[in-house]
Amino acid sequence: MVSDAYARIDAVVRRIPRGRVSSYGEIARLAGLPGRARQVGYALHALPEAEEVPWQRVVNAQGGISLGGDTGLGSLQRNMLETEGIVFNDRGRIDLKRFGWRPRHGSRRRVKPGRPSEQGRMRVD
DNA sequence: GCAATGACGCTCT
DNA sequence: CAGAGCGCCATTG
Repeated sequence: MVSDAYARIDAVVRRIPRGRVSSYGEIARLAGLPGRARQVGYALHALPEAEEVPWQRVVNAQGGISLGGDTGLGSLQRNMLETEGIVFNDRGRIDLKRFGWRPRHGSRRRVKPGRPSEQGRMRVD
């Protein structure tokens, strides 16, 4: 692997069960890279074809496919998702309320106690 | 090393 | 609900 971030992204994407989808931002967060959704896209783009990573289950936060049409990957992704049972709207978007993968609530967290960087951060609603 | 790019996300209009 | 604008930051030329 070229970088550790790719490995984490790869690991998270592999967790997505069949028939479910997740978003880049979600993947980034689960991978320990909050706010780096674009890097998730880059990572998947750089994935070798031989890898058995279900990259097709990763869509944007709106439940739509972001790929361009050049390589036809968009059509391929949609096709594969439909094969898995995913249903697209009339606008070509997935209802994340139904197919969005949500990790377990009590899932283990990657928060490390030795790093106060994330600690002093609170919302001031 | 700087500038442009991009499989994104959130907010405002 | 949809489109436009801005922020984000690793990768690439």
